Amino acid sequence: MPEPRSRRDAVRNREAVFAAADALFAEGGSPEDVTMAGIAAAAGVGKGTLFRAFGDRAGLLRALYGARLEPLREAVETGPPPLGPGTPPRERVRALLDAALCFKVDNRHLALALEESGGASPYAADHYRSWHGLLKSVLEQLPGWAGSGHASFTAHALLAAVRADLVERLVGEDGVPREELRAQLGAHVARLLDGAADTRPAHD
Amino acid sequence: MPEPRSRRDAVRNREAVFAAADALFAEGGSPEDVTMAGIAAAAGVGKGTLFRAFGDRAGLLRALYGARLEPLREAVETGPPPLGPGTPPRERVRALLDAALCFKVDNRHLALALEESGGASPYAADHYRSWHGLLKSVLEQLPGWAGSGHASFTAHALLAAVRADLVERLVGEDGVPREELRAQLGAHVARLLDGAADTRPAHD
DNA sequence: TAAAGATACGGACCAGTGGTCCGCTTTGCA
DNA sequence: TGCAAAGCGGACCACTGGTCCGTATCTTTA
Repeated sequence: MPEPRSRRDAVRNREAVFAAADALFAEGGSPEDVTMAGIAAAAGVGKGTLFRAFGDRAGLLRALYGARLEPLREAVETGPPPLGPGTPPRERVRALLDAALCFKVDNRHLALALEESGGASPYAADHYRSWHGLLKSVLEQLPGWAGSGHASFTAHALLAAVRADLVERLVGEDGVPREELRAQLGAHVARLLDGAADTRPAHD
Repeated sequence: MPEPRSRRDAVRNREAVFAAADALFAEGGSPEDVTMAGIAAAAGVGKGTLFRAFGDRAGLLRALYGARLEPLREAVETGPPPLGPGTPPRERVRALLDAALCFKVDNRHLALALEESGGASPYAADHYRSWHGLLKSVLEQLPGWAGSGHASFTAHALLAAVRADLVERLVGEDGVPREELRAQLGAHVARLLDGAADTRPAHD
């Protein structure tokens, strides 16, 4: 079944909506100040179009987030070390969390909006499931972790440390510099994985 | 200045509102199904009364949460070990987190509602500040942690591991038993603090 | 190129929320 | 018992996410 190509105006509008929403989120205000009507207006589009294209607010946010996340996802799935598959597990865990942190820092407002969107906890989202699954499986490759039954919870706990609202609090409000935060997280991971307090920040 | 005692009907209503809201949250549904009008109706009270007494939704939630948290707060501040002040730091950190976890499990819906309430991130709330401050100061009593500059971030990361929505996901959706979760958290803390994977659950 | 059928548009509209307001009741004090 | 003042409560408001359907646009076919 050849999936029917979208009409040209449809893709144009979809693009416009993405750009507008992205701009509105990036421009700083609180996530709930970015309203559906506002996005529609900024994109020069009717509200109906928004809802037909994305279903609901959460759908729009997911789509945007997914698009932003795409490069990182690819780097993780089929890229070179330290993010890609061919990396020793200890190093990869650290790289993954560092990447997640950087992403959250750079897309704080969007991530924040997504996490507090629509009732369903962020833990139900596909992207969370996949990050957690990956992190868990990498943790299980560490010596002594394989059958311990702790990998899953540890993965949750590590991801919790880079939650968007915590990041926003630390970076946005407390003014912790990005590199400082990366160093802290790196040390945290190191301490957790092998008890040694290696405080070097993860490399780029 | 003798603070003017509230009128009798005022305190009666305040009490009724507390009880009603508490019941509605406890009875299970999603936090946003518990509406201000609903609480007012359940308490046999007008909406205006709610807003005058608590300011806004967030205020009501904070008040309820505070009341629920009171016994635990007291146990932590002036109680006997392992929660109270006279406890060795390693043990106390574990006890604090265990207590926080249990509290969140028992009051999931209320905690969830509070955390996602009203725009302001949960990290702005007083009770979060105080828990974080305490945890941080206890961490700093551990050998090697005093001037490391890692205590604050570690405290944030540990508290993130007992976030209400994570707890809700694990206990409420994935069906992880309470004791299992406590054991996981205990192991997590132990691993973080001294690298040893001590998997015994914290005692009551 | 013209006409028709399908697809998408978009703004008026709806339901439900948090929050406000003000005439009326209750309370506490003299 | 009288009388301020404090408190009450439901009608009301602003605003949100979400729906609907007549209309404009696009694509295809002759």
